Amino acid sequence: MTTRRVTKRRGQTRRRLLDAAMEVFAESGFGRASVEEVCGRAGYTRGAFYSNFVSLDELFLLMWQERTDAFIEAAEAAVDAAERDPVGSLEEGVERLLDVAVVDDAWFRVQAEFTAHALRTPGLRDVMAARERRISELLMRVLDRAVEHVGRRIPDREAFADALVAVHEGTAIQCLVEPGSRVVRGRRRALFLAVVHAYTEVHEGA
Amino acid sequence: MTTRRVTKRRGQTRRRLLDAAMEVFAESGFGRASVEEVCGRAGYTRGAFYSNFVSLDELFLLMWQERTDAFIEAAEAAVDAAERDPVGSLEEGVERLLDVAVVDDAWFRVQAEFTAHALRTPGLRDVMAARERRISELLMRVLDRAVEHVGRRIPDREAFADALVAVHEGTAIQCLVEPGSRVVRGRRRALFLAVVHAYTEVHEGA
DNA sequence: TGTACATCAGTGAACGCGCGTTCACTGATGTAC
DNA sequence: TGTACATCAGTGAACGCGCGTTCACTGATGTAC
Repeated sequence: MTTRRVTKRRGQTRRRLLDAAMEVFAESGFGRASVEEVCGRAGYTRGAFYSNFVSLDELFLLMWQERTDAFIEAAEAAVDAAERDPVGSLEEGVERLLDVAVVDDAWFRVQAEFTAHALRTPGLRDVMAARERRISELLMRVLDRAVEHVGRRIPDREAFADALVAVHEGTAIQCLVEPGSRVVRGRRRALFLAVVHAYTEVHEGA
Repeated sequence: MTTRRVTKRRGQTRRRLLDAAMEVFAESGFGRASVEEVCGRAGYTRGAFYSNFVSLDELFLLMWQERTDAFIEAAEAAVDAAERDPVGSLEEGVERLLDVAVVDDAWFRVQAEFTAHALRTPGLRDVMAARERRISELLMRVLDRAVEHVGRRIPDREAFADALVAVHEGTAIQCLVEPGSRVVRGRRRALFLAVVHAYTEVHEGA
């Protein structure tokens, strides 16, 4: 077996196609997106696409994976930062959580469609579940220590992590349906805080 | 202006096309659905579609509206039923809420796509916002009375209603990503209960 | 209740476009000397 | 550092299919007498 030579150009092409795809998916939706449009946007002919990917489905999954990985890395960086600078109160902890879990319009739409797509494609459902698990684990790791600093503890870490993810996703929709509404964003914050209170308790002997 | 005659047959045709569309959207996704497939499924030729609707977009919106209305009507019926048979505890109240806000796989997928679609289509965003408001109002109406029976009151009804909607949507995803998981469904219930506790307080002098 | 007529509702063929997919070809890139 | 060669990577034309959209036509439905 001979190993294939791969040029620098190839990496650029893939990069541009992936970025263009993100734009197109966000604007037209995954289902309505065409190979043609993605290539046009990226400045290539359709042949370039088929030289790099086998289908739009594959590209969609790769793009999603990439963005998901980037998000989790950013979150991990935030965790490390928090390590050096512990939170002083639950309120502050929630504030930091909100800074990481930013509600991005375009990405939310793509996510929503990917979720729908994944739920009807057996293999992809597991991919999604794996992502949920990674986020859950990341949260559990950080929450314990963050909460300890303010003299509380978490009886059920997994339940807490799941609850935070659910609250994030549920309130994100509301923020996007009524964009720019301070009230809605304030409620998002309040719900996070309520959940943090509900899933933690005062640490005896701390 | 002469009023157009409308036959009974027409109603049936629209009904079948709308139902078939729901199936097709759930299976293939809105973006991937074609007029051809919807008509085939319903047992008509494509001409029948254009005789009844101007575009798939219009059909999608109509279908969504119809289902949304049906859901709200069912919820209102549940409210009336609760009126005659008040809840005995918060736990029971949550149980009833869960019975109404059932997590339906196919419908969830369609919803997710409609949301994504609506978020990028200015006119539709308002349609969605209006729906959220109707659900919110419905909730506020019932919650007050339900909670009063168990000796509690709601300081901020709107915030409470919004929180419940968010929790419903956020946990629904989790239930679908890990279908059949008792643990996940249990956590959904627990989160609802936690939120009910957090957003209500003991009614002084009740 | 039956019949004749007007209008409605869906049929099915036809047209054409957009686009997915392929592939021989050419210019770009990397390697070896 | 330069050159020759091999292989890679993207081009652009070609093919054909699926399907959106239209429309003349026919059978279904409702109405009036």
